[in-house]
Amino acid sequence: MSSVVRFAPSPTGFLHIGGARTALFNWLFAKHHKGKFLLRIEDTDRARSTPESVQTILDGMAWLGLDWDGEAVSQFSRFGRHAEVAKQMIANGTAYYCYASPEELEAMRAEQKTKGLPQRYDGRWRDRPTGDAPPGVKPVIRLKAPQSGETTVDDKVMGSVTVQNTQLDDMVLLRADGTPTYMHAVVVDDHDMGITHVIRGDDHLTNAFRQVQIYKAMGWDVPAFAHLPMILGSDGAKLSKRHGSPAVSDYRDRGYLPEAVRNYLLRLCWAHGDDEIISTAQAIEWFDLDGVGKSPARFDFVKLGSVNAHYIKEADDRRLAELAEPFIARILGQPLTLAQVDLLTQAMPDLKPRAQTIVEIAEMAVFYFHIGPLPMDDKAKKLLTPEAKQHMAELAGRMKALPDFTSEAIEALFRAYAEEKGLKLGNIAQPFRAALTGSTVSPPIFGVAGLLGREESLRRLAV
RNA sequence: GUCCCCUUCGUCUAGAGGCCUAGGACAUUACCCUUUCACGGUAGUAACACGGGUUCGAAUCCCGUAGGGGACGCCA
Repeated sequence: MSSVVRFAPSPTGFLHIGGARTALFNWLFAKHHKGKFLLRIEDTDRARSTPESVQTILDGMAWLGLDWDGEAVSQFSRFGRHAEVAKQMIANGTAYYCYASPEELEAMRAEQKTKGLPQRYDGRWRDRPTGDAPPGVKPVIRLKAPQSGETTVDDKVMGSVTVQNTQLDDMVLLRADGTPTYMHAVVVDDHDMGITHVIRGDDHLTNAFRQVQIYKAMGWDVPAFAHLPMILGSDGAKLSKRHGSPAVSDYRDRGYLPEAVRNYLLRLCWAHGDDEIISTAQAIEWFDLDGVGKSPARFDFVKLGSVNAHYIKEADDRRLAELAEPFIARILGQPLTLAQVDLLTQAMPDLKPRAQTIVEIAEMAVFYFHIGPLPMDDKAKKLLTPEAKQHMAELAGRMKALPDFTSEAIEALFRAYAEEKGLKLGNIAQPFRAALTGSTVSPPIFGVAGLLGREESLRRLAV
């Protein structure tokens, strides 16, 4: 039997980084087993689901390179089918109508809470004849859950997990307005879509018990479950803006590469021996559920940064230049010309070993593109002493005479000059750097000068 | 409150009863390389939550305790 998995986000906001990890694992699992990876949008909550959210999620998946098979399914569009199944359950005696009002149930829960009792539906309509139905009240349909025995979920990650059926109540399957609840819709859809492995977040583990009961009530095969541990913030609490952003789009905006995010996410709760840098092809070959750990992981921006730095070093220079361009444009207040992007591309080999993110590349590279006077930081200003300026002036004269203005030629010139004057190379290279870049920190300065060209270099030196 | 799950360096993790003097990566410290900053290289600091068992032998199996997380909606 070939594997069919799915990712089922609810479109009530952005694509959460934890959701992205779930999607990644499903995707990898499908690729590894040569199965199918389906996408289902859980939009049965009409009040909170928005088309914008759907688009955001799709965009996030596309950015991460996670493609799915077939069309994305809208869960809401299948509500007729959900109702049909609920009616079948009424017919086969595994579900019943409940006429209790929300207020009534609220009061029931409040009372249970004050008495310190578990908060569960008490089954007040479970065995009442339909004739008792109060007129004019639209009922919900509830599962007639087994009241004795136990329910077991054989989880591929957590192992065999059992709960006493007395702990579970008769949950709502179909709301009074005829729409399905999440619990019900998930089971019906997963069954109809032929899902063989339900791989999702740990927060659904206890839901799995109730879902198993629905499968059994309908006499359907129960899929394999795999509940992935949560991703926590750096403080060990729920992931939030403070401790590692929850929104996938933020990672793009902060200059992370999708392959880096994928690699980092893969290594959260999953390992293959000592391997850290794992290509997607390799991940597909290696990934399986038995490598998934059981304990939750904290999100660590520092490590993500180092993984990102690795992928930046490997990335194509042109691609990096194009990714950095919008960030530079924002700083400069205008887009780069094609020639400037070319220059950026040429500068990239010296830029990329120095950056952890595209944003850092951009910040480091703006100095190449300043047309007017170069903004200069205080440390750089201090380097340009009168003495240093005198050296720069003399060096400028010699550079003017250079037959070829290449970085090698410039460096040779500087070295010869330093030796001639009994100076250390740093004594003249640092002021040169300050004049050309406005900073004491930059890529190798002779390369910078070569790229800037003779005219621009001398212009900056003259100021 | 009830139920469920989890617990190895600061962080992510390797570890399937002897291969563990607990390994790797990130971070951190020192040194080397060096025109700055990085990259790279070398070395170092650093962990089996606690308490009981089982066993010749336990990070690994069992039981408790503590801590953390999750679920308990006509949300998903």
